[in-house]
Amino acid sequence: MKKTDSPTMKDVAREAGVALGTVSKVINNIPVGESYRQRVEDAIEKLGYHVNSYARGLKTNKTNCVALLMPSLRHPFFAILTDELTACLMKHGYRSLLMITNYDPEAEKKCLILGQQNKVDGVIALTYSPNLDVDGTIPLVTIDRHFGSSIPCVSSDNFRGGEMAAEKLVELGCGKLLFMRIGPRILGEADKRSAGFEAACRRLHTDYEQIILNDEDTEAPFYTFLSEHIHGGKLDFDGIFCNTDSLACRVIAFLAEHGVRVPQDVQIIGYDGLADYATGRYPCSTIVQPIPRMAEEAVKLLLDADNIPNPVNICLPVRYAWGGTTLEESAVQSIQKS
Amino acid sequence: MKKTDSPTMKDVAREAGVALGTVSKVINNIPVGESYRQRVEDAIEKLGYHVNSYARGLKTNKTNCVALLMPSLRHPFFAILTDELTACLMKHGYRSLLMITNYDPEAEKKCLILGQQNKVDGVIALTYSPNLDVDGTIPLVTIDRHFGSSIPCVSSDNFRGGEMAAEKLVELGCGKLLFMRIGPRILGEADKRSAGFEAACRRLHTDYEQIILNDEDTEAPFYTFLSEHIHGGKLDFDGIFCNTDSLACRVIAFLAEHGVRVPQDVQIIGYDGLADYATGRYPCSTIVQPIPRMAEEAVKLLLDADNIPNPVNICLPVRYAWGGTTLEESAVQSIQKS
DNA sequence: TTGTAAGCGTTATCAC
DNA sequence: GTGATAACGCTTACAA
Repeated sequence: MKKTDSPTMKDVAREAGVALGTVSKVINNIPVGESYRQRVEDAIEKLGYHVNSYARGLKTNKTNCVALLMPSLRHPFFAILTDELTACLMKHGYRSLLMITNYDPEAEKKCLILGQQNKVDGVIALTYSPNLDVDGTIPLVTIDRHFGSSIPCVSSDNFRGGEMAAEKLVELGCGKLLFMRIGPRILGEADKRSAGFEAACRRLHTDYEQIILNDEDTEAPFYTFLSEHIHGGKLDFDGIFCNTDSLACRVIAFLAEHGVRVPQDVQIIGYDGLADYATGRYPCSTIVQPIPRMAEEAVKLLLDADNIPNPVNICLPVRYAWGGTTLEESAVQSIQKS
Repeated sequence: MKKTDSPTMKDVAREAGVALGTVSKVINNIPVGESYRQRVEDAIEKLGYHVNSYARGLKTNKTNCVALLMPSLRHPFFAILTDELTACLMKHGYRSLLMITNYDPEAEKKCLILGQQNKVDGVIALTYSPNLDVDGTIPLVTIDRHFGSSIPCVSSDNFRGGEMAAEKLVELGCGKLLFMRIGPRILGEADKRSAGFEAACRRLHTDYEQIILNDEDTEAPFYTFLSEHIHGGKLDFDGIFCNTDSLACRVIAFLAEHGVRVPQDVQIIGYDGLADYATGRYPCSTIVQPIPRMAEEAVKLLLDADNIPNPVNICLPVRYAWGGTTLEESAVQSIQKS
């Protein structure tokens, strides 16, 4: 992997017949005599010169590089978030150093150190460490994980999302609800979905149950639970809220195999709002996270850190979207038609 | 976005009461007196020191950083490929600079320049430029796009994949095949899918048609074509090969809406082999690309560039996988059962 | 084996 | 407005 070494500012200066400082000024858009500027630009063109951002970074202590800590890109939520973050950073003149941690707290720590070595200007992290020890030496913004008041966090309005799901199910005629959750053991912002759901159920005087699992568990208990609540092809619940679309899909598949019809027998709402890449359709009725805005706010928070008085928690509004697993008016019609 | 500046080697040297060079040696694992090593390590620990890879890169002309040029992360193929590439690079001690080009040749050029400025040690690119002008100053490996003999390219065995699809359909009893393709106007490795499909059809004396569109077109002509070939709920073709799973999914949805049953009336095979993130199932019967191996080979090719005599095209074996849209024995049984 | 000093490609501070 | 020159933090001869 050899690199033929590229021309330096010195080469450009020699080629243009000017001093080093002049070249630097041209590059940094600092006023300089027009004839000089022209000569320098010609020389740059001729030699195919590019600034060495390492040398520059060394001098300026600014790298225009932000580390992105993601658990994985196999899940479309992370992939799309990373896509948006990178686009956003690029727009602001920053590049993304991508670090995949595979949900491993050790790897997260290592990546954070790598970021520090690399003198990134900041870190945007979606982590699974209970207590990522950030020494405060580098600006950090987290997503969906609140690390205490000193670190800003961006998330969708999970509480409201949970409320919306419950409200919607009740509005569509459900009277006996179920909340299903599987996720990391450590509690993140996403766990407010459950709290919001509960709050709404209480407020609406609606019966509900919750079944909660951790990532280390298998999902088997879910299916045992569901089986025990199916009697003669009828489920004891008429509305289910799953904490992710992904879980909702699996639950739907399970119910289909057991003769329970969705949405006729039971209506289901998920959370995430990730459209299928092929068809562009939501895999289920869902609470949609505003991923582009989340990316935007995270970047803004990171780059403006100096101007923001107190670290903030930014909680972005979600919306409900129909995805075929609930009985909206329009859906009812099309089902009746067929 | 302020960074309290971090300790330097000089600080460590002072703290440990040794010379600068000694600290450097400890860090680079160059033999040094045990007592010195200990003192230095203690000082590093105490100060929370990290090497500044910018300073190091400036000196060594090596950054341990590779640029990844991707069109997008919204498509799971790119997302998973990026995931694998990053993991692979990390394992070799390299970090990934992620650049998203949005399929825009201009952006691709700009990103390549950014990569050069950033003095990355190499670039792995999946591009849509007809002629990315790489000045050869930086090692480049492409994926799915062959830029001439001087640039190594990694791809799945698209030709063989096309053959396999045709062979499989014929083996499963199809006699009138259709190949559907939509993709970038410029021809890449992926277009060998069509050639392989044709070759196999000819060899097997099987009737086939092809319908080819470019990304700039809408897919409307596909559906017009299909409509014209549906007579009384029967399609004129009994086997379809789509150049991506994504297209296959849309075709399947269209056929379903028009009363053509898959796989009973027509069997369909796609290409990519991307399992659904929620259920882990293939969205259709498919030719599976070996994404992990593609990543691995691309990284190896890039890092070993010096030791590889001639730039090579690496063509990795694909495999067929059943995904519910073809009539395998086992599938036939389960359909008859129901 | 340890310490010293030059230099990597920039930027920034000065005299000019 | 222009051109030397000293840093930035590190590696690496080379001298001690």
